[in-house]
Amino acid sequence: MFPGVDEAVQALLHGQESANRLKSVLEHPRTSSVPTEPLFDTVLESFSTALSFFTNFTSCEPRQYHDSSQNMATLVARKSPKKKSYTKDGLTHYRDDSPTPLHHDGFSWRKYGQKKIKTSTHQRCYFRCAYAKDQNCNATKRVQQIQDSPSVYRTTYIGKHKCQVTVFSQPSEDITDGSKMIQFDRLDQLMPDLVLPQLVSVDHQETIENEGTYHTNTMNQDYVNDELLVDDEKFWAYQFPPFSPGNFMFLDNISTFD
DNA sequence: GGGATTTGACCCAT
DNA sequence: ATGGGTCAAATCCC
Repeated sequence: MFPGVDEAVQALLHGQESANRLKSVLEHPRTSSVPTEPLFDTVLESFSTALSFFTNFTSCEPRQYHDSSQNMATLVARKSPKKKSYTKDGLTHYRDDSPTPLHHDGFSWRKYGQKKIKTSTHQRCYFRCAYAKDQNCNATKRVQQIQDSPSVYRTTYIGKHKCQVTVFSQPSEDITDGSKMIQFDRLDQLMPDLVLPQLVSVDHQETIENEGTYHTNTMNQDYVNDELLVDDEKFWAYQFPPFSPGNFMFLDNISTFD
């Protein structure tokens, strides 16, 4: 065992509890008034918390959640680290660190370059939306391995998808109580303005590249310039919902994406 | 044969 | 001058 195993187990148990509550809510959507979004967030945060204990131990990095006496419910309910940022040209940025490259993030990408980066021993790969030319979609992403053993791949999403919806079969019975059921691997088609990385990461970060002085720590989520970050919980809750391709989720009001 | 990937060259910002 | 990002010809693969 390792230091923090109790906290990791507690986080997983908390996540399991939230997942069970979420299951109940989804099984009785008509009778339950409990919002699903906080439950999704709690489940995700629980995984992130648990993973942080594992990764912090294996990498001998300073502990991300060093206060082991902190109430876990408070811990998982803390403010999400996922935030939106802007580059100088106004494009949105989102950075995601994952133990594996995010190849299947719900979008179709075309690799257009690969380059050795001075500050890294690994090459950086450049991708753009597969529909960049067809539909003038300017979304791009970069993938680079930033750490060995355990391997960590950093995926940076830049810009927003403009690619248009093709076909999404939606039987009328899927619409209940004003909600719409959407399939996540078609979410980009319903809401082309979104960027949807797969949330399997051990850490989520963002960049403030137009400030030049931003400082982040991969494992510690150490935000020196935190006050510079745009805080938009609602935006990120919708921009990066907890999903995997093929899963479904109810959205109370899809028009809020506009 | 057509689409996807690779890779050296080129462009541009610093 | 240098490094990062993109282009586009060459190559690969189905």
